Amino acid sequence: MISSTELARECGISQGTVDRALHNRPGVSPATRERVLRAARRHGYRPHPAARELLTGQSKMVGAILPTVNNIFFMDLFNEIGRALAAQGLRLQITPVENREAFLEALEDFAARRYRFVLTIPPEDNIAIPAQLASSLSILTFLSSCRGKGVHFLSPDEEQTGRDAVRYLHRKGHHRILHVTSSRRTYAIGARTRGCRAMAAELALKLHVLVDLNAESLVQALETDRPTAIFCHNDWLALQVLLLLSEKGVHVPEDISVLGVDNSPTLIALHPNLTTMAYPMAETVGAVEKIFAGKIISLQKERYKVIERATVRSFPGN
Amino acid sequence: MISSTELARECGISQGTVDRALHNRPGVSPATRERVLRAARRHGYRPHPAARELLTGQSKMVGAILPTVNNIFFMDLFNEIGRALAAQGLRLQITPVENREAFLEALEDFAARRYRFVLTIPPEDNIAIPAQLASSLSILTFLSSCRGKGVHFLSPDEEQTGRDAVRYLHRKGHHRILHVTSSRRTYAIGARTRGCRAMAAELALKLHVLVDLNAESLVQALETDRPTAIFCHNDWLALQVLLLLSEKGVHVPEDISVLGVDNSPTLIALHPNLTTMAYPMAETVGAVEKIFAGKIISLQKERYKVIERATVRSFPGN
DNA sequence: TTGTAGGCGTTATCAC
DNA sequence: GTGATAACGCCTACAA
Repeated sequence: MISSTELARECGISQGTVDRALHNRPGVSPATRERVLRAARRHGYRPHPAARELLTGQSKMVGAILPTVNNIFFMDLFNEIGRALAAQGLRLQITPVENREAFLEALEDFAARRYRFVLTIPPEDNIAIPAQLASSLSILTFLSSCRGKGVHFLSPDEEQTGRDAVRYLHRKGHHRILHVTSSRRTYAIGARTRGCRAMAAELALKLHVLVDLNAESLVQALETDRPTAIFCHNDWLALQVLLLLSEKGVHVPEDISVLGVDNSPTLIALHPNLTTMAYPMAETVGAVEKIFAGKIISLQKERYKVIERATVRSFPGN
Repeated sequence: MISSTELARECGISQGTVDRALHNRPGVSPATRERVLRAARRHGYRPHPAARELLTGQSKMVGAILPTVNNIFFMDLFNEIGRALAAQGLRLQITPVENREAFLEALEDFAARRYRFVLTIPPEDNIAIPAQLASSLSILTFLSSCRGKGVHFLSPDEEQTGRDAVRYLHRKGHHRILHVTSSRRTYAIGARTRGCRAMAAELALKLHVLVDLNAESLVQALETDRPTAIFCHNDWLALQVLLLLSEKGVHVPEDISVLGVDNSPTLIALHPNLTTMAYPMAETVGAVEKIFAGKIISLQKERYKVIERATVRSFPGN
C-alpha cells in the first residue's frame, strides 16, 4: 500500500498537489491530475483510514457487538442494517463476544476508535456501562438494555406483542395455549410473557408457560394442559418445538398449532411453513438510520405482524 | 476520550513522560507514575488505535468477511477463531457482504488498514482478487477459493468426506442412499458429491443425488429410489430434510436415516439428535493460529468425524 | 497552478 | 528522571 507522499515523490510533485488531484479539487492542471490519477491507479492507492480518522476524529465504521450464541435473528437484523449503512458509505463491523468482559472491552475499543455508533446485543441483561464510555459513544441496544445514561434501547412494545399473539390464537379458535419461552432474563422475554398472561386473563383462556424446553418438559406440558396451540417466544424455539413434536409423532397443525416470532429470514428459509409474527424489520432499519442522523426515535408503537403460513390451524366457527 | 498529550498537560509534565508511565517503562519517578496512572484511570484513557496503527503500520484487528446468507456454520467457526485470537490480543471484526463488489470493497479497506490477515467466505466462487490486494494482505479463504496468488484456501479434503460418509452409511447397512446437496458451485459441494459417487461405485450401492431441495423434489426422490438413508451436504440441509419429512409423516430413523455434516453448534443446539460428521473445528482453529504465526498449514489430511446420534439407524447383521 | 506548514495521537530516540 | 523532537499518512489553510 503506497502513501500519497510516495505518490508525490514518484510524480515529482508535492503531496498537496497529489491530494488535490485525488479529491478532484480545483487548482491542478489537467496534465498533472492525469499523471497522479494514473500513478494512483497503477499502485492501487487508497488513503489510509487510520490517518483520516486521526485527523478528522471520525470514523466511517459502525461497530456492532453480538454474543457468540443465540444470535441468528440478530445476525439477520444486522445484515439488514449493514445494507442500509453501506448505502451511506458506512461499514458495519461485527465483533462476536462471549461474555460481559469481552463486551465491555469491545465497547472501549470502539470508543477509542471514535466510532460514532455501536449497535449491540448485550451478552447479559442489564450490564453496567461506565459513564466515560457512555458519554463518548452512542450505544444502541437491542433485545435487552444496559445500565448507563445515554444508552438507547431500541425495541417494540413486547408486552403488546404477547397480547397480540394470544389474541390472534384466540381468534383462530384456540382456548388452551402453551407459551414456550426462555429462562433468560431479557426485557423481551419478560414483557412478552406478561402480555400473554394479561391477554389470557382478559379473554378467560388457559395459558401455561413453559421455560427451558426439552423433550420431557414438552411432553409433560402437552399431557397436562392439552393445549391446541403453542406460542413460542421466537422462531428458533418454534423450530425446536416442531422438531421435538415430529419425533413424538405429533402432527402440526392437525394435532397442534405452532406460532413463532421474528420471521427471521435464516430460520424461515429453513422451514418456510412456519406461521410467525414478523419483527418490524424495515421500521427498525429506518429508525437506526434516523438515529444516526441525530433524531430520537422509538419503536414502541411498532407492532409485530402475523404472517400466516401453515403451522397454525383455525377452528371452524371462529 | 482524552489523549496522552492532554493527560500530560493536566499533570503538568511532558507527553513523553506520560507515555513512559503508561507503558511501565523505566525512567519515571514512582510519584510521577502514580500521578499519571491515576489521571489516566480517572479519565478512562485509552491510546487511540488509529495513531498506533499509523505509526507502527500494524493493526491488532483481524478482518473477516461473511456473506449475508447461508452463514450459520461459518459464524460458528469464526466465533471459535475469534475466541482463539482474543487470547492473543487480536480482535476479529466480521463484515457481512452481499455480493462480489461489497466483498472486494471490504478487502480493499482491510488492506488499507494494514490488517495482517483476513478470513473470508467468498460470496461467490472463484472471485478474482486483484494482484495489488493479494500482495498486501494475507487472505485465508474457507468453503471456496478465490483466484489470485497468495490466497490461501483452507479446507479438508472434501472428496474424502464424501467417501467417508457413504462408507459409514454402507457399514450401517444402507444400500440405497440419497445425497441431498446444493446447486451452488463451491469446492466443497462439488468435491463431496464426487467422493460420494466414487465410493458408491466402489461399494456397488445405489446413490441418487438431489440438488435444490423442496417438498416435491424430496417426495419424488423418496418414491423413485426408495433410499434408506439421506446424506445431506450440511446440517442446515439435514434440518430442512427433517422438517420436510415430518410434514410428510415420515419417521426418522425408523423409516429413513438422516446424516448431516458440520456439527454446527448453532444447528445442533436446535436439534441435538442429529447424527452428523463433525468438521475438524479445533484443527482449523489451530491451523489459523499457526498460519498467523507464519507457518504454512494445510487441512487436507484432516477428516470429518462421525458423531453418532439418533437420526441414523443401523440394520442388524451389519 | 503549485509548494509548504501544521496538526491529529502515538511511539521512539536523543539530549539534558 | 524528564523534555523535546521526528515520524506515521492525511487534510486544511495559507503562501508563492
